[in-house]
Amino acid sequence: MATRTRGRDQAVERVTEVFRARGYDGAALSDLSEATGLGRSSLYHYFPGGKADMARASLGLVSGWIDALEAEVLALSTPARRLERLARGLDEIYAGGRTPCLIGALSVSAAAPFEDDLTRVLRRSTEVLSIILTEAGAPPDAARTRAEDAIGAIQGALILTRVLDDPAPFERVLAAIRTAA
Amino acid sequence: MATRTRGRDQAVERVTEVFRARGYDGAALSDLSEATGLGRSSLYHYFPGGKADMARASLGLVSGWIDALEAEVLALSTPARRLERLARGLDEIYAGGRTPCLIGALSVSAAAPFEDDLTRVLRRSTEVLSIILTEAGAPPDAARTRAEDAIGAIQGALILTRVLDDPAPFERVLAAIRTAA
DNA sequence: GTCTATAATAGGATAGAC
DNA sequence: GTCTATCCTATTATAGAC
Repeated sequence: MATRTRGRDQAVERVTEVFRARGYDGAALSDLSEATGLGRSSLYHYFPGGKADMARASLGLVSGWIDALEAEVLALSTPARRLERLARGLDEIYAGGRTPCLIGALSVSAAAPFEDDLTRVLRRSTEVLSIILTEAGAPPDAARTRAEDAIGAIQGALILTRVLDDPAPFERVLAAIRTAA
Repeated sequence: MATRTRGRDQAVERVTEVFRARGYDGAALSDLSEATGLGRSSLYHYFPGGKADMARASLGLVSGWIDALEAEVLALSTPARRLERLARGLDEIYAGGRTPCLIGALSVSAAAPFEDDLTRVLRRSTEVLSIILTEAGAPPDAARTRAEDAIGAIQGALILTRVLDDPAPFERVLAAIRTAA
């Protein structure tokens, strides 16, 4: 993550979309090439380690989203505003439940040379949510498990919403977060 | 699903394990061949439609597990016994959270020629759980959403437990089911 | 950085003998 | 039902010119 050309950043965004929609094994290099508009050579120029590097870069991008959302939420003053901002941020990230989560998508994989990064991003997600819940008034000793449960609820709701083609499960989770004070 | 040799049933069991662990795109024919001890020809003898047929057969097997668990649960007399049996059945199916769910694994896929079966099994799961929760005393109009939320909680907890390598999230969901009266 | 070309392998699937 | 052999395509990845 040293060099950061605008070209690479855009490529990471597109690549992330593909991984979210198709998973790691389901994302062929031809898909990634088409989604980015880059030929194989350019792809390997940006990501010398190939697909595994692309997955790691995607996880880095998502990790940045999490940090950004944390900052935006904690910049607000009241628990109600913070939880509302959190729910809205999640709604945007997951497009109303229609777009899968990168973590969930990458967790289903045969090889997974990016496993450490995956674990790190999920752990960071629970930490961030734990902080937000604590700031919103949750008892500190329960905040961690409540954060994990909330992340789990989101992951599960995304599966239900996707497979059942029904936004309701995801919307219920967001509603629960809004009233989690 | 007309002919049912013991050989085929065993093959379906092994194939299901592979799909649960690696997903659809991550399950190569060589994996499926190795797991079953069957050569490619035998695999295509049992599953003329290839991998897609194997996935459909796996969904059929899991659908049978759900029906069996429903019958066992409803055969008991008190809500407490039923919920306890349900939790224990889920604990067995998911091996304490260490074994992924077929539905979740197959929901991450590029193509998915088995999508209708996948939707059907998930819908059936929520119906069965809805019936159990209703029988356990849940208000009928809320049983459906509570069943969906519980299925979602299981799916999400399985992801957390797997990626974090920590059984706690899954165990908390089972504990919540035991006290869901 | 991007192109064309190509390597090298693994993928799913089939044919025909037994 | 199972075996060996094989086909064809898609796959990831690399080389070298521009």
